[in-house]
Amino acid sequence: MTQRPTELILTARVARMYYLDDRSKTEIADELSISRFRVARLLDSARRSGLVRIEIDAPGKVNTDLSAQLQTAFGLAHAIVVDISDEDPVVLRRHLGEAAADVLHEIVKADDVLGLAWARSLSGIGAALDGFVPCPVVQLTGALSRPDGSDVLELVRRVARAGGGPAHVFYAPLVAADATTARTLRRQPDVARAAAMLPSVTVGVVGIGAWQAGLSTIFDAVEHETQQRTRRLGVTAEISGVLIDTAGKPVNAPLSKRIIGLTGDQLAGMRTVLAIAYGEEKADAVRSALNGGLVSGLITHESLARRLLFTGSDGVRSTDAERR
Amino acid sequence: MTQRPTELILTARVARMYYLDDRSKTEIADELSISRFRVARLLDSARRSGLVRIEIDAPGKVNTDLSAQLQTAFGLAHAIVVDISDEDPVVLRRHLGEAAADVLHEIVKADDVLGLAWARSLSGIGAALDGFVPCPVVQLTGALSRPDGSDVLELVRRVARAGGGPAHVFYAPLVAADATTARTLRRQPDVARAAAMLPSVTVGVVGIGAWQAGLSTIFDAVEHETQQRTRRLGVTAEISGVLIDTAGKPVNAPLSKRIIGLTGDQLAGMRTVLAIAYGEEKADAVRSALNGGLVSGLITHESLARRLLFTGSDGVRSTDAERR
DNA sequence: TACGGCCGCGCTCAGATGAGCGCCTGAGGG
DNA sequence: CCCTCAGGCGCTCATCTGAGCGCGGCCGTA
Repeated sequence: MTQRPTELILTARVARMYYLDDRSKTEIADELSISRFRVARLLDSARRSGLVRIEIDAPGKVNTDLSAQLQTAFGLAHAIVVDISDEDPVVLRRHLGEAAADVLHEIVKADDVLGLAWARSLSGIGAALDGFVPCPVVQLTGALSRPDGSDVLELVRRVARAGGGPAHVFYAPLVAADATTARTLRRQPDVARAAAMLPSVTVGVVGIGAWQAGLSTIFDAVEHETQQRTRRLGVTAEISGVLIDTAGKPVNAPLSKRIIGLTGDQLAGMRTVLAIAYGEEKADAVRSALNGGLVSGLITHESLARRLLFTGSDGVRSTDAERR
Repeated sequence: MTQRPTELILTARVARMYYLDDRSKTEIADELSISRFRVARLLDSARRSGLVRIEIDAPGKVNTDLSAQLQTAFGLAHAIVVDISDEDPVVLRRHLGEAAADVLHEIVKADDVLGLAWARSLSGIGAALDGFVPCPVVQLTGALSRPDGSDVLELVRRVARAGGGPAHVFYAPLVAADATTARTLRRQPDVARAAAMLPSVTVGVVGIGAWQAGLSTIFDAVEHETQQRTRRLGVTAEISGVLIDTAGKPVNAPLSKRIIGLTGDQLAGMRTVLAIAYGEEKADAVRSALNGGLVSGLITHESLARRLLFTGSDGVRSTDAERR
């Protein structure tokens, strides 16, 4: 190539005409008085020699490559990997929330019924939802009092207000002291009304927790004894209160009866379930949830995405090579 | 686009499949269960939005863009613009020489007859000519003694030796004292033999000079009186001793009779005439030479190329915009 | 000198592609 | 409530493009 400057220049010229000016090979061939086959071969060599470099790069904060890989690997309808370091959880949650809002904006239509479960990352969702469609918004789980004061009721109301649709909220905790209390709570009119909406929810937004301390709102909310007993039943993760095993299948544990919120069946009935998950430590839990098929979309960050893609379920790092 | 992350990811995915994996649009459409028209539209938007960036860049020392533009603008068969600063003339000449060698390597076949005129830039040509074809090499012009000691005879011999073909050299100066002396010199057997070869030369390498002090070997070699008289005849440049006017047409000046070398007709008879030119000040001279049609290829450097392309013949800078 | 292999070239033809068109749907305004 | 308009979608058909093939020139070998 270095030894054939005239050919090099011709190749570059052809490449410019083809790639930058969008001319057809036939046209280029006619203009340069060479055969279209030669044009094709010159373009081939231009690609092979690196004369033509093609880069695909999203300018924004989404890692499109990892997103697409997640989508393929787990058969997801939606997968968003935000290109943000996980060092600052506040910033991370805000970006995850914005990404979720963008996805909702894109996929929720006026005839949908949107269900929201509690997830801290969703607290930032409101801002990005200007001009949202006026669809009903339903609270999927009971509330948990949090030090920062924001709660799922506020979230549901905020989203509903953004679109102008009705908000269906209820006042009940996520986990009741025992099954009897839970039953009583479920009979409250507001809780019953919201529960009646659940089967008609078409799009749900949920969080994923691992069955470990600090990685699950539910886990942290129950007594040590219950934590252990539930784990012995095979529970390794939970999807907004729906306890699941490593295969991602719902587990009917005694604890389930104490939880005020959606059931596995209701989750399965939704057209779209968007899960928001962050924290590398949750990798196995997230993998379980994805494999179980209850979740059709994932919104997460780079390091967790890489763990999901490049580490086997045994926790051993497999090929970390990027595609190709 | 920022508001449609799922679409963005799909677009990026499609772009990767199309541009990086070389899959057909139909194939991508089938795999992603979308129509091929959607694939086409996604690719369009990827191009328009800048998600896909295509760069064409020669890794070497040749500016392919300017080269191609020169080729188009002046209808040249060959145009090489070396991407070297013109600050150091020694480095510049070496690179021009190498580029010329590369071009010769590419275009000279065994049944060609190669003619070389004196040009300092050609002194570096020998090194790059390993494995040259064994074709005859003919000296086109008389010699000029130069302080650095290299001369056209040595050049011709070196190139001939590189290919293993015969060298046709002669001992005579480029400019004789008067027409009579020149006639006598031309009758020397070696000069006559070389001259007899001239009509069969198929590829010639020449230099271009401007009819000004310091910009032409011939100009500097003759008396002031002759310089002026020749200029008054319309001569503004010379192609290895062939005096031309601004239109690039040969001028029959008295001085022509004193020059031992090729004639305009002989130049016109060559299939390919490669001119080597450097120095921005020669821009007008080079433009004349190119417009005259005697030269079919140009080997030069960036700044001169830009002057040729982006400055009108009146010397006024016109649009300096790069293409597109 | 004759021969076989190699390489670059351009042909054929089936499959891929682009331009233009009409349909449908959804948003906005009377 | 209906009407209109814009935008997204996929169809058709003419054109473009890719894969494979055979030809002819070049080179090394016998």
